[in-house]
Amino acid sequence: MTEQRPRTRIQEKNRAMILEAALDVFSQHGFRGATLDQIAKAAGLSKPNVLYYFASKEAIHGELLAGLMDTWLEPLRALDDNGDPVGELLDYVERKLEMSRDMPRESRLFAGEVLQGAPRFGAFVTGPLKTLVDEKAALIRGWVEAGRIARVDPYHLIFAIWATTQHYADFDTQVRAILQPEDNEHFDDARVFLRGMYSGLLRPDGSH
Amino acid sequence: MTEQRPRTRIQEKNRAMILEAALDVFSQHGFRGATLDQIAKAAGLSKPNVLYYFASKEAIHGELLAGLMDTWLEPLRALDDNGDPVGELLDYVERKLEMSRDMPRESRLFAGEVLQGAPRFGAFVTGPLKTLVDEKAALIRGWVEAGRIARVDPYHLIFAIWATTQHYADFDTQVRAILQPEDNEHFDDARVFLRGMYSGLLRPDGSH
DNA sequence: GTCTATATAAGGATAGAC
DNA sequence: GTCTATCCTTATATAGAC
Repeated sequence: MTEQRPRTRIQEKNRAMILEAALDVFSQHGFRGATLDQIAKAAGLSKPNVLYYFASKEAIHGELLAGLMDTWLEPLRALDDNGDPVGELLDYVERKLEMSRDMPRESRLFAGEVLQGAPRFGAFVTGPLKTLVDEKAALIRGWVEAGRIARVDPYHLIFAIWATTQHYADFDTQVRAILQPEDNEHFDDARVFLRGMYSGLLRPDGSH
Repeated sequence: MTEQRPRTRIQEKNRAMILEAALDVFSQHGFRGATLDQIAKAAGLSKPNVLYYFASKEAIHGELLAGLMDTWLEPLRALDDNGDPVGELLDYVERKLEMSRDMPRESRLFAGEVLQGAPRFGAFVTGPLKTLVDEKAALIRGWVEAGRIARVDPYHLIFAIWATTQHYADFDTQVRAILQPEDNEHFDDARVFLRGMYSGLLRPDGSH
């Protein structure tokens, strides 16, 4: 449980600074690889002072994950039954790719957790995430059966979208080593590539 | 440098047991998260005995990575200029998917390294891996220009293939939480899905 | 609220008996 | 070659002064 005791502005500011620093450190080194020294230094505080705001290293990590869950589910949640199916799914791809560009640390934080078997947020994966995926897979299946998109397996489609978009955040080091982009212009190429791939895949039979 | 002094059969057997155990532990917990105690226990040896065979924790990890590099590059290396382009690329997808099914620990070991910025094998990524990717991207570009496959960006195609196939190993926990497969039958569905997606993507214009 | 100093534990590595 | 015992560093967390 997060403490609900009221906090002053300076408290909130310090907590936010610690969480920001912790996102940096945890996403780069993983939970075990991160140290409180690194987090404290990145936050510009002493180690005991960090522990004045959070009960433990585990507590910082947990609060980070908890705070990001909604953000993480939001693009899939936005998939709308009333929109144009192909357009909705292409928008989803685009939104996920933007998140890889704009929130790569968050992506790597989640990726590291899942990679290790989700020891600290298995409940999120088997709970809210699975529930939402099941719901949206049913929606996609409905589009398939109505002939509004091509015949694809909804679950593997969702996995493919996750994989191809998150790849640019999670494997950023590798992508940059190979493409050697200035700034982030490779995200534009990725966008074009993925739009082409998924629009071809999803286009219902005979519509081209 | 690896010692080149000759080793007895029992030495080779113990080294192999340690590496096998270390692959288990490193792939699940990452370099920092893994402990020599865990590796020793999994190998059925005492901790000092493990260090009799390997100079350090780092040495075990390094030898694991080094020993897997060739295996990891092999499928892409097999992409053959003389074969049918679409068939060659679909075979590559299939081979990579099989590796995710049959060597998930190896996939997660590499994924964990890249996720953390490849601190211990950046040289592999910027060296042999990049060289091979550049070479095969040129090959694919040739196929595009000859009109033998559809117009796609070779690099982003390779990234997409990596992402969509390795996802089933690296995010195994998440995939299983959502699909709840008996055994590994979801790999068959993934195979069908990915074959469909990539054959549609790669088919040259007007060939269907 | 913030710091210095420190308690305590975990983990990598070594010494030395067998 | 293999083990027990131990060294020593690192890292989480706490005590207590200010």
